[in-house]
Amino acid sequence: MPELPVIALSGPTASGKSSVAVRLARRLGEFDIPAEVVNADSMLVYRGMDIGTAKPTMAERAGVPHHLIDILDVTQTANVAAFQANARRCLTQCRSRGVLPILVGGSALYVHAILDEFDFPGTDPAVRGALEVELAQSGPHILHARLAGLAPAVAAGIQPGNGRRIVRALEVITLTGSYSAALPTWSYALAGVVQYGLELPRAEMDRRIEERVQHMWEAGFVEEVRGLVPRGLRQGRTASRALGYRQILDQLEGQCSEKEAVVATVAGTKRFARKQLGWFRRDPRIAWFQAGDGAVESILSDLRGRLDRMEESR
RNA sequence: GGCCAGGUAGCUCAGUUGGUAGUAGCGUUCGCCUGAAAAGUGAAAGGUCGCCGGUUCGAUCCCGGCCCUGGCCA
Repeated sequence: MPELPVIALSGPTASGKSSVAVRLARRLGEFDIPAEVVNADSMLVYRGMDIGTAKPTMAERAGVPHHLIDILDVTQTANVAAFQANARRCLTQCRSRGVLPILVGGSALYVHAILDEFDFPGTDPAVRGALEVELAQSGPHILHARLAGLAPAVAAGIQPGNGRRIVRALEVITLTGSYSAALPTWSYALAGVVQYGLELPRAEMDRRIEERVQHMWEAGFVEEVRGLVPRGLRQGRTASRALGYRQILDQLEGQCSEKEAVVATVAGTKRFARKQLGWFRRDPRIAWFQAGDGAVESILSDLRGRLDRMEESR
């Protein structure tokens, strides 16, 4: 059986990834290449977080199976290592069933970890917990100084104010004796990966974000969050930090007005989109296409060219 | 129309007892990122200090006039 490729579709939030992915899958189906969507988004994994994550509805999925959506409760902490394993398993299973997987997501670290050689040293809740207590009590600089004593080169590569990275580095050193502060280079861990990206002008991107956030509120975003509070949203370490959810939780606590929550969500989402872009643009393997109605056909024709070349070289 | 307060970075504001201003917050741009990543974190750029005149070696700061904004009074 010829090996099926894995398509990875990236792009900033509100670039229309989900919609392009579904339409691409359906077009591939017309060529007798069954395709399914595999989520690589850190927030679509949460059950009940629908409006604020712009999770594609059943209607929008249009019969195309979607994987790794709604797999966690809001109280559960998401993490890259587990997601990496999950997603790789899912991709493998799709291909062994003769299905072409389309990995869609805006969480750049997740995509990178899934596609590339990327190993995560282990973790230990006790070690981690103790370090986090210390961070909260003493601040990052004290811990950074200790790190500098243990591993000067590692400390030099981490900013003294970055408590999160310092804690993780100390944890890994405690567990394994060493730590590498540099991200791995681009090197696929899987065969047949083809990466596409959706881009659009900044002004257009900002406009779409404003519109989208407005629609979320009109669709009952506040009610969704209110309903998730009794299910433990506030206790969820990752889920409670999601864009919009965090701001609405503040609003429900009386820390800001509804209008301020909207404004903060728009601002946060714009910042997020810029960070995503920065990350994806650095990946030289992504073929970029203009977001919009033409994207599906452009990607499709590019993909057919690649598949033909794969056939010939076989 | 009178009185008061204000006009300083894209926005919100510090400040300068007269020597061309702030490690400011947010925004923007660029960067870092290994078990929270929609998270965390660093750097840079950016100002004819409302306009016109006066005093002064020198004015964003003092004086006069004007324009604009907000409030109070008529």
